[in-house]
Amino acid sequence: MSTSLSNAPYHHGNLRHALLDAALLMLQRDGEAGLGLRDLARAVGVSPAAPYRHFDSRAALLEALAVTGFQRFTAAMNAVAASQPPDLLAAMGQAYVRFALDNAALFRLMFSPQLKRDNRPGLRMAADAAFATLRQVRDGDSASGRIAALAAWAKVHGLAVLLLDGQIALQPGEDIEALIGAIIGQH
Amino acid sequence: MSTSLSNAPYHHGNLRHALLDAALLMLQRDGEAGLGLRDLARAVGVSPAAPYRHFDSRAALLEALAVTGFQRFTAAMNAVAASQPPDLLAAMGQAYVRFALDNAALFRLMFSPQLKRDNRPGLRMAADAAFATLRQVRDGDSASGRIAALAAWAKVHGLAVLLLDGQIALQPGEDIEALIGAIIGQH
DNA sequence: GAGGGATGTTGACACTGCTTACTTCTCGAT
DNA sequence: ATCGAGAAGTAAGCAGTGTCAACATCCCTC
Repeated sequence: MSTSLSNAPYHHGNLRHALLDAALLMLQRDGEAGLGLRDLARAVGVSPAAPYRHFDSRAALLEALAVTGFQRFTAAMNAVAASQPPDLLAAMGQAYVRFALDNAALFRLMFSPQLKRDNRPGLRMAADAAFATLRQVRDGDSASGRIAALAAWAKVHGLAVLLLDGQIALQPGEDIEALIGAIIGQH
Repeated sequence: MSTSLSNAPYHHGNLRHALLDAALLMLQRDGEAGLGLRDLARAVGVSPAAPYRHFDSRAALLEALAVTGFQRFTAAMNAVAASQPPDLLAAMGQAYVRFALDNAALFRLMFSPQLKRDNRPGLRMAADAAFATLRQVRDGDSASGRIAALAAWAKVHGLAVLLLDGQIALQPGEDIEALIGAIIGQH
């Protein structure tokens, strides 16, 4: 009966993973500011200091969370590129905005100025990797092409942010997907 | 000699204004997370609880700060509109991005998801007022015109955010003003 | 000049991230 | 099989925070 009396083993098994999962849920519910390590530990069922075995600090945990976000983002973008759609730039734009809307809290965390402040190399690397595909499409051709691609990127990113902030109001009966498509299609 | 021994009077005079000024400085230096009420009170030279006579909470102070930001933003946009430039949309876009770059920390605070979370009516009103001019230019004409204007807004806002985050790297010898102009001019 | 309301102070509470010293468990070398 | 190194988790506590209630002080009006 050494391991029993409570059915939770002494060692959690995969605490790091469990922490990140719970942190994502908590992030979606309460935002970045509401993500406390104590609450997190409580949610997973371990002591307040246990997370420090896996993350040096709260910032490190947030960074790890953002890194997983960038990895998912990279996967989504690569999937689009691999499917070789007729209009690559438009399709990637659609996927870009959709990712932002589907993973609102995570997307905001990925671009959080807080994390950028203490610039952790891991985040920077993940972000660079995520944008590698975009940059490839972007910088491929002439100088005027670079400007056009930068403009397209800015438009897509701005659209995502404004939609996320509820700054763009839908007209009655308007479909958001159609709106996104129309704006991205607009040259 | 009742008020002396320390040359600081009991009443500060205009504490609310002084707090907002100091908060702006602190915001620019340390970011939103580094803006503590205690530090702020210390910087102005009052007790830790004194700010509560003027702001119900830390969030209320941040809101007030963001509101002043929207007011300055409104003034900047109106100034552009009043000058009746040849290409109104392009000129407002330039002013939009320039404001963001000149007031980086404040701009970020204005669009901070933290503040939007507990949606304070004052912020919402200030933001609506700020975008009134934009919406006027935007929604003026036909439906297709609305799409075009939304696309322009998204592009300008995205450009501002990406530049603020250092996501758009300048090529060697490239002038940032020229780049902004080129991207905004791109249709 | 004596209230009275606004303004600022003091002290304390609950909470946070974080650290240190300690216990408990796992696992590979012997 | 055992036993010791080190990983995993615990408990206690530090400094710092936002916030509040009670008290002190000033200014302004009647």
